Amino acid sequence: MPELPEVETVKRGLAPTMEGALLVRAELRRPDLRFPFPENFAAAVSGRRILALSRRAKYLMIDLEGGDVIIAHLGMSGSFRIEAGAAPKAPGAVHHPRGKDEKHDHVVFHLDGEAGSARVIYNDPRRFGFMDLARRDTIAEHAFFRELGEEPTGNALDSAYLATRFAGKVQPLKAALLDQRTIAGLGNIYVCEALWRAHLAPARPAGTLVDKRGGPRKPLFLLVEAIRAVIADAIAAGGSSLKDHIRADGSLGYFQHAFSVYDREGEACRMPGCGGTVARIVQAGRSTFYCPRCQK
DNA sequence: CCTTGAACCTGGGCGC
DNA sequence: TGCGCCCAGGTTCAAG
Repeated sequence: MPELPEVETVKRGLAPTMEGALLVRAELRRPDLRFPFPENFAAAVSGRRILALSRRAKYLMIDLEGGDVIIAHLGMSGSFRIEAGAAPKAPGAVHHPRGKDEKHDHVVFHLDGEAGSARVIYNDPRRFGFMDLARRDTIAEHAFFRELGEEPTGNALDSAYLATRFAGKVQPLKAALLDQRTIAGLGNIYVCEALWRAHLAPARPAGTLVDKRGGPRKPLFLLVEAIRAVIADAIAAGGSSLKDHIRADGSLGYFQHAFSVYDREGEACRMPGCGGTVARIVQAGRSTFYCPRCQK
């Protein structure tokens, strides 16, 4: 679930606790998530100081002293939480999961920081998330990052760039915007929301937003603005909290209350003066929510 | 190159 | 209460 705004929110929530702290020990409670952890993962990161947290697309990066970087992807149901103080159990005690939630605590980072000891716990019921190790100086060539497109924040994403990506494409806009090689970080929710804001139908071929010379047509300008705005609004709201996802401090993001179309099938379109009804269709195996009346 | 569909995994919600 | 089915924020792979 976590799309770009949720990962950004997680990063901001974890940074005050993690940056500058000593990562005393990484505790792996199982050998894999979606993929096996690297062989040397726990040993390589334990005893290292944490320099900084950052984000690229939907990936969280934890830079360590010495040049190693932990790369974490939250998949569909991953979340981090912080617990203050040392681990409550005696060293060597067998772990006995109590609640159904605790049994999905797969990774525990034991920290020693300025504010004392703390644990940062990664929980992921569906285990679609994954972690890897990379070197900072070659991270751009890492398979996760090599083909990623532009971030939808800042100025790199503009209509000229999208025009080059969309030119000649018959692929539906929905699929084109989900392609991480074009825009890095958009997911199902924010693509639906951005298309609604731009009054564009999700099934419309991406190439129809490009003119004969390969330049952006007017709707493409609107789409760029819509993407930037929805991402900025969602980050400002602390992301969306659906089902599994919560912020690192345990509080809930509240952007889901601002959804205009996502998960609103059968409800009234919120576009002023539209009067349409939100519909749900399936594209490439995933739900798309949109208003057939005002999205063309 | 394109597209769709299945796979990965668990849990929540709903109809019966 | 329970069973079976569908659905879920993502990514990757195989197949047509």
